[in-house]
Amino acid sequence: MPLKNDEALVAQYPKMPLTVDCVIFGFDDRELKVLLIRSDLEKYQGMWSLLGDVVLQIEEVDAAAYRVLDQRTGMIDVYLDQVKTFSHPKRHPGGRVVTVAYCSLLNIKHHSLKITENELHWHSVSSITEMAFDHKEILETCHEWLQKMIQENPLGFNLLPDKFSLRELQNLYEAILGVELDRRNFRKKFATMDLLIDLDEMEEDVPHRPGKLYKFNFEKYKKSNRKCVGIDF
Amino acid sequence: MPLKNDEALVAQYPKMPLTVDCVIFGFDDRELKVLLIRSDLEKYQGMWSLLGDVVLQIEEVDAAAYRVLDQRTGMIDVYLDQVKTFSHPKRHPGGRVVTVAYCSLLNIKHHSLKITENELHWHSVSSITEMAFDHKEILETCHEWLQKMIQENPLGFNLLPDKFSLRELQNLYEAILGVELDRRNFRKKFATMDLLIDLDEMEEDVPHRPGKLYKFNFEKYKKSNRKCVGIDF
DNA sequence: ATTTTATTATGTAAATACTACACAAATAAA
DNA sequence: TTTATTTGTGTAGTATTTACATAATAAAAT
Repeated sequence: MPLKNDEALVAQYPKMPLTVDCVIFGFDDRELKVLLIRSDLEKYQGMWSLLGDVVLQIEEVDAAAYRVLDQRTGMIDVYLDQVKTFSHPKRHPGGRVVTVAYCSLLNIKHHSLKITENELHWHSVSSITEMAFDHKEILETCHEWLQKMIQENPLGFNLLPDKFSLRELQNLYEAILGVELDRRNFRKKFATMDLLIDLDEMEEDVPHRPGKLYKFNFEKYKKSNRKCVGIDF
Repeated sequence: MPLKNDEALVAQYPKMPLTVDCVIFGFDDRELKVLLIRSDLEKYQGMWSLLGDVVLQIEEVDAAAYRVLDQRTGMIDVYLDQVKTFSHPKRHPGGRVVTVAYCSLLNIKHHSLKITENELHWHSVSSITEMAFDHKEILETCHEWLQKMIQENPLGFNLLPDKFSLRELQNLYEAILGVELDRRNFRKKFATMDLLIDLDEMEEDVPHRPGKLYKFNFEKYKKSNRKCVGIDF
C-alpha cells in the first residue's frame, strides 16, 4: 500500500502525456526501409510519421512500444530497443507531449502489414526529406544508433530472411552504413568470427550463379564471452 | 497558434509526472564515486538516492537535468548525457512516475558541494548495496554505459583535474572498468593516439618519483575525423 | 550447343595493432 | 646513505587489417 505522504508529494508533480514512437526498420532491394503512416493530425495533414501511441496510465513504456508494434505489424517476436527520449515543449502541435523513441528491426518478408488501416508504407530511408513532428530527427537518431549497433552486435540478422547469402549480408551492411565494403575482407571477417552456419543450400531464383546460404549461430554467440576492453577514440 | 483539433486530441491523453535522475560520477582516491542524497520519502527513510527533480510543464528534459546539477553542485559546465528512461509503474511509492536517467561526469576537486542542504555525499560506487526507488538499477545502467563510453570517447578527462599524470589516467580506467591494465601498453596506446599534450610540468606532493603532467588535446580531437567502420562482435 | 554476362569464391603480402614481459633512473622518506 | 616506491621505456611474437585479381559457376542470350 502506498504511503500517504509519498502520494501527496507525487500528486503535486506536474503531469504530462507520454508517448512512444517506433522506428521500424526493414531491408529490401538493397535498401534500408522504415515503416511510416500518414499523420492524422491537422497540422501535419498528408505528411508521414512514425508509428506511435500514448503510454497508458499503468503500463511500462517498453510495453507500449511492443503494443504499437503488434497493433501495426501483427508481429510480437521482434527486436525492439529503447533509444532516446525527446521532449522539446513544442514538438507536438497539440501541446506538450514527451515521447520515448524505440528502434525495431524486422524482416519485411516475414510479416504481412495490416495495410487495411490508414496508409502504412515502407519508405526508403535515404529518400525521406520531411516528416511530421520531430520525427525526422528521431529517425536520424535511430539510424545513427543502428549504424553503431550493427557493428558491435549481431542485430542485422533480424532484418534478413532466416537463410541468407553473404552477398545479402554485405548489401545490408553497406546499405545501413552507407559505405562500400571490400568483398573478400568482409567474407574473411565473418569466416574468422565463425558464427555463420553453412546450410549446404544454394540461393534460388537468382539470375546468375547462386551463392551459398547461411544462418547465424545465435547459440554459439550467446555462449561466447566477449571481452570488452579496448580503448579507441 | 496550436490547432483546436490537435489540442483536443492531446487533452485526452493519459498524463503522468516525469522526473529526471542524475547519476553524477566523480573520481577520487583511485575510486569511482557517485553523488547521492538522503531520500526524503517516507518509504525510503535513511536510504540514499540519486539527485533528481520533476520536469516542469514547459521544460526540456535535458534542461531539467542541468537544473538539478546546478542546484546541487553549483556547476554549470559539466558533461551530461541522457542514458535511459525508466518507467516501471510501481517504481515510485507515491504513484506512477516515469524518470529519465542522466549520466554526469565531474571533477570532484573543481567544485564545492552545497552540503549545507540535506545530506549530500560522494559514495564509492563499488560499496553501494542498496538504494531508494529503482536507483540501484539506474546506477548500474549508467555505470555500464560509462564503461562503454570511456573506451570510445574521451570522456574520462572530465573526471580528472586539468593536469593529470598517466598514472592517474590509468587508475581512472582501471577503476571504471574494474580491470588491471598493462602499464606499458596503456601508455603506448595513448602515445600513438597522440592526443595528450605534455605540459613539461611534474606532479607535486607525491611521496615518490613525480610523473609528468599532461592535458587532453580537445582541439586536435575535434578536428580528427574518426572513421567508424569496424564490424566486431 | 556456344557464347556472353553476372556473380561467387578464394589467397597473399604488407602494414598495422596488440600482447606479454623486465630493468634502470628518479625522487621521497627513513 | 640506504630503502621503498614509482616513473619511464623497448622488443619480439602474434594477430588483425588492408589492398588487390583471377578462376569457376550458373543463367541468359544467341
